[in-house]
Amino acid sequence: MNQQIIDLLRKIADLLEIKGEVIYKILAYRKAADSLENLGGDIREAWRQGKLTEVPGVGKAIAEKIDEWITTGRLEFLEKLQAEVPGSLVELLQVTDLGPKKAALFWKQLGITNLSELEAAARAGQLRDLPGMGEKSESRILAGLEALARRSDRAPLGKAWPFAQELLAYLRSIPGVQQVQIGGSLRRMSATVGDLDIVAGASHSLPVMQAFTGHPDVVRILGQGETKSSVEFSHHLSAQLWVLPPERFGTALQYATGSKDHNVRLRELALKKGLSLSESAFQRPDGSEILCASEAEVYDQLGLPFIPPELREDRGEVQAALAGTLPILLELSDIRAELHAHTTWSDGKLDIRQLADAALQRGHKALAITDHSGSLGVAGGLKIEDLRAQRAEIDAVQAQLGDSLRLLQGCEVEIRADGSLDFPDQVLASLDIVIASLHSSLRQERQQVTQRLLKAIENPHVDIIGHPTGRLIPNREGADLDMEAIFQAAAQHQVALEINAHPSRLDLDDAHARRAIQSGVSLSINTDAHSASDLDLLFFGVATARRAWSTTEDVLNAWPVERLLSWLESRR
DNA sequence: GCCGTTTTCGGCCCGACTGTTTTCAGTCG
Repeated sequence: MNQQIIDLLRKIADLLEIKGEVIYKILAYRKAADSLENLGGDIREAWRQGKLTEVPGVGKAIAEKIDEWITTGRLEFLEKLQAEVPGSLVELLQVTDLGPKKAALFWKQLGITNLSELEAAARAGQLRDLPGMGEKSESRILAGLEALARRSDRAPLGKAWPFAQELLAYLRSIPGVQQVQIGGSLRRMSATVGDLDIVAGASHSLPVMQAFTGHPDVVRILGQGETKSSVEFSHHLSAQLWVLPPERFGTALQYATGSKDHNVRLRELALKKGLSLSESAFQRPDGSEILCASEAEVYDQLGLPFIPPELREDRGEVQAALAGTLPILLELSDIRAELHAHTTWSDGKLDIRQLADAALQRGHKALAITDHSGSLGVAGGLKIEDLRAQRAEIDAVQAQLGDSLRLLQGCEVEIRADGSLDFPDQVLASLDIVIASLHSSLRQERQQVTQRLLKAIENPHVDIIGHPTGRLIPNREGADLDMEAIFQAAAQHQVALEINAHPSRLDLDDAHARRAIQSGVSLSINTDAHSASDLDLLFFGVATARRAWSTTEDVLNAWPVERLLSWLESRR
């Protein structure tokens, strides 16, 4: 439902833009869509309470349209608009170098309304003779169409991150490069990344640009200039590089990190101080410049404390910075326990001792062994009778480890299709910690799947709900859950919700995690490790929690271990 | 279409790159 409304507003914006409507009306629809997306809550719920106009960027007109659409399933405004501008024209905007003006041109001059008609016209050489077009523009559009056809959408964080590290090392090795930093959505640690934005500080840009566009994995140079170049790599990731003099590195990095909306906020703030802010400098009305070599100087100039990149989504961080109420964000080093990990007792690769050693190496003070319960056959789930033998092994390893690491016997118990749990209550009661998770029947109706999860939350033996929505990036959307109901129940029963740190899950996502915190729910950031190296994925989970404005207080396994253990004991 | 510590009307962020142009329009981030 949320996504449908957001898509609806974006479609209106696109069509208005092709129609040639004043840009600010278009921006208003996009801003409202962004704002609703960042809400993290249920739009229908806000609508039911008559609070739509309290959402920033949603005023009377857009609220009425949302109301009409929810109430009737239709929107007269959009229908009228589509009578003027074919709805399928928005497809064209996905093509690189093709914006609303050209889409309108192709439609009005050649009657093109969709991608296949566009491709036919481009191949027939019909585009080059249009005003403002030429042979190069035509072939760029063809290239854009081909790129679209093989596009793998946004790259998951887990794929973009390691490649970016390699690229940074490559750029650092270029003579004359004084600083290099990743920016963009990757620095903000968004779950998926469109392309890589990189900023380098160097006195002479040309050699850096040549090295960048000459990288061995580059298959296509999309643009090349003195301060900015962009390329496409063989594995379909694109990257752009800004090169500025080191004394301008701060403004450039701030700019390239975004988000766009965050940058707009900063520029508004700069204007109020009589300054104009760009990627190269602050500028006074008389034209003189204020240079910033570091990003901290940019924020300082605006009278703001440094805002961590993960917060820069225009979700209230600038207002909070002005008010001095930015949260002290959780750090990776704050996590003291791994509470979700698998061993050879189910589908893990390591035995209990090996996993314990791996956890110790990473500085953990506690480790929960949480193998799958029996009904998850594919994962070799434990039978009830296995639990006693597993407990004996855990006790033996604990004796070897002494006080260095506290082991907990737990399990990841399956929430069955009817909402009952895989193990009976007296078995769950014998365990130190219980995670309940959905793995199957994720396609159930909203009402049914929500009830399933609520039933698990209400079970007094359940401590944590694992990867609550079951989403898999990029292929599977999560279950259609009433998240607000989940948050309320979790808060009431003091059940923690997991941020599963695996980059293909990141579940809860950032927006949901923030709503959870606001609802008084505790989080648990877990890697769901099946091997030693999986334990290092914690980093991505912490980043997601930081995007949710999470402090150590919000996260169970960032508490001192004694507090965590007594919390668990108090629930047994 | 939205919004208010210069405003309830008149604003709404800034610059680089490219291609088609004889100074600029379109697109992108």
